[in-house]
Amino acid sequence: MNADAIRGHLDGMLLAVLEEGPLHGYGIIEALHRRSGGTLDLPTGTVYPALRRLERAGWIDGSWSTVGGRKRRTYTLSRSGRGELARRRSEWIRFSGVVGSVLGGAT
Amino acid sequence: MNADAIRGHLDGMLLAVLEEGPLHGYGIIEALHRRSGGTLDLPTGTVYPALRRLERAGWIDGSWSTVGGRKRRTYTLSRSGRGELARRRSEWIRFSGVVGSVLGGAT
DNA sequence: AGTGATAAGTAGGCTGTCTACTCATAGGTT
DNA sequence: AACCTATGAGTAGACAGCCTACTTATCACT
Repeated sequence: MNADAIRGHLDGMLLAVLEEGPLHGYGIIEALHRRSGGTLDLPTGTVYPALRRLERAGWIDGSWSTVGGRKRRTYTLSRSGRGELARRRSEWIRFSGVVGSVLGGAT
Repeated sequence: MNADAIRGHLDGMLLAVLEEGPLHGYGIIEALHRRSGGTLDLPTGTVYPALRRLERAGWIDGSWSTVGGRKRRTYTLSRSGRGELARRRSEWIRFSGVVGSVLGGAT
């Protein structure tokens, strides 16, 4: 999975994972790995800054906690985050339709 | 259509357009516009450097000609370009499947 | 002379993802 | 005791593709 390909599509995926419930960064990386059938194995250097970006945008809320002696930052999808997720989903439909039709063969 | 979303997926679309036959840069931009139902309206500053990149990679061959007093650079899909296009197509299937399944709801 | 379409290109900026690293705790092995 | 792995979060800097804004050129039409 190429880095350029993912670009611009990660945010939506992060929001989608958080739609199922609050989760911390490390858990989100694992969830992405699981949900993608093992294809997505994103480095922390990609995901953590992305989560901070989403937080700054107000789409997710983060809070610190300590579990098993380790500090976690758990993120929750905000109301505006839900709106953003819906927007990203419709954008994806549009985008994938366009690329599919131009590329041919694929959906 | 966001710039980040397109990133990494343009090359494949360019190769796909050239699969139908040789075409010059300006014509390729129009073909993309037409094939995408008017959605893709890529600036020359994006497409021309991309075509040069594909040419350097050996996936397309370019040659100058003059039509109606105007100079054109017409590109042809090379043999290795066909292979690359096939690779891009299967990558797209994979990628869109992963994003779709993570994003949920879509495709 | 001016405008718009056709045709190609370059320079520089922006930004998201990546690599490579630091810091920290817990548990298990040697 | 020393080491390794997993868990957990983060930063700095590099890379690269797409963008905006610009230049150059020809032709047709007003």
